Amino acid sequence: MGQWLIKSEPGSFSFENLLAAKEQTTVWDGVRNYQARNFIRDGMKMGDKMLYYHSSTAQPGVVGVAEVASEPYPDPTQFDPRSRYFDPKSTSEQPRWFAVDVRALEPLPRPVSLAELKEDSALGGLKVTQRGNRLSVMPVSRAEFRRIVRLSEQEPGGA
DNA sequence: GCCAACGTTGGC
DNA sequence: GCCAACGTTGGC
Repeated sequence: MGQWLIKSEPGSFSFENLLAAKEQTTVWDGVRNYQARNFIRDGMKMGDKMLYYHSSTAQPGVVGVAEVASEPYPDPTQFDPRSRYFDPKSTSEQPRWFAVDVRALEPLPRPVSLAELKEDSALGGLKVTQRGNRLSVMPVSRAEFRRIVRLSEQEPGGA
């Protein structure tokens, strides 16, 4: 089973929005970066766990756990001329962009802030804290995933 | 709002 | 294929 971190701006679609969605599930569409596309198309499997990260907000950090709730499939918005994600170069025979369904599982006991992710020595390899990283979807290791959940079960900055 | 970092585009 | 221009991301 794989583990992932996905970013969302809470002003657009927060973890709370996902929890409130029908069956706590939404289509994770609109990814328009090739590297992130490859992670979705070639890496994601139903049941993979995801850390839900809030970006572009006053308190950036990981706020919840979700799971991949479908196999990857062509992102429908690429075929919709009215969508902001419309891609005229994409065809149903050769779709360029992929989506998965994402289901919220649980909020973390408390958010784990970006500052904490940066400070934690066990998380030095985490892509989200690396300079200039702008991927909205990235893999995390099993150990990293567990560590972040573990941090959320502890007091901030605590043992 | 600012700005650094990065991906994409398009002229050549 | 190079590279400058441009748009976007995202922390601060």
